[in-house]
Amino acid sequence: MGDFLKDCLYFTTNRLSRAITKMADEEFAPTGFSPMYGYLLLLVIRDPGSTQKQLADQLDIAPSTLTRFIEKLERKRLVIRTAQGKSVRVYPTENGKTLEDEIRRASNRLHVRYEKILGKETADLLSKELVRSTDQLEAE
Amino acid sequence: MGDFLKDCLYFTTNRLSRAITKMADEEFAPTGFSPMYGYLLLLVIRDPGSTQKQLADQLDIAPSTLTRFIEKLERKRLVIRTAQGKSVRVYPTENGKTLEDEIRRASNRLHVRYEKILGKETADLLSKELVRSTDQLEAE
DNA sequence: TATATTTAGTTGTACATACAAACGAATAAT
DNA sequence: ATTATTCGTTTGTATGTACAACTAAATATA
Repeated sequence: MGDFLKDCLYFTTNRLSRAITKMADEEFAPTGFSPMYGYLLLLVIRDPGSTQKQLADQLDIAPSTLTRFIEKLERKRLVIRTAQGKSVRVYPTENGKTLEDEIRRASNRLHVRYEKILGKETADLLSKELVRSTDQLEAE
Repeated sequence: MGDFLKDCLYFTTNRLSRAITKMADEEFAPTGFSPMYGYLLLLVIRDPGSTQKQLADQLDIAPSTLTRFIEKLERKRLVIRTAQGKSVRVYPTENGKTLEDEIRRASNRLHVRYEKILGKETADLLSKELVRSTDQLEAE
């Protein structure tokens, strides 16, 4: 029978997810929000005027989830929304832009930290493997 | 700069987690509960009398999370708890035991499904890689 | 033996995330 | 042109998960 947990991709993936999320939360703590919000803000800063659909696609999260994230960033005055037909375009505020550096630093700290443990090569390879597998699972 | 998302293990891991969790939820739907509850029940059936600490360690989740899971299984009359000093031992009920087969079938369906997409070899290797990396990150 | 520390579990609270249903705008079909 | 369909977004609701603070039991230390 073996250990049905360690053989199950559902379990092993979620286990890694919990570990790396914990680490990411710690490194992003100084920014005042969690990693997903950080990355979302970076996306908006890089491509001002993205629609919510585009953002949700890039982050690979459900539209409703993105709505919630954007709402929160808007409440904190880090982004603004403008309706455009059925779409909604999102732009960073000046306030939001000033956070870019701090978020990048948090992201760098996170990378350095896990690369030190796993090795840079291994970490890069693993990430690539995860992207490839997810792409396949989602194409299905 | 590259794509900061696909290079970030935090992001790529959580992305896979969302994909595989969705798949697992679908396959476990006929059992009436979600994959984690299924696996937890299998653990309890395999090792009746495990303490909550042992179960939380095996599932690699926070003790508080396990408390919540067990509470729910208990409300559904699938397990019972007996206090033993400061520990709590968990046993499956007869009701719980009858579910074992159905959970195993769900688990098998999940495995077959993702192995068909990724290839059995690749899937096994990936799972091993995830276990190894998580072990390293947690040893830290 | 009395006190301090560690350990297991619980409770309150919070957050990321999803799905389903609803809604309005855009596009296609008749 | 009217109707039907698709598409992007929002809202209600639910779940998995965690942390911090707490309680109670066990162990170690004084």
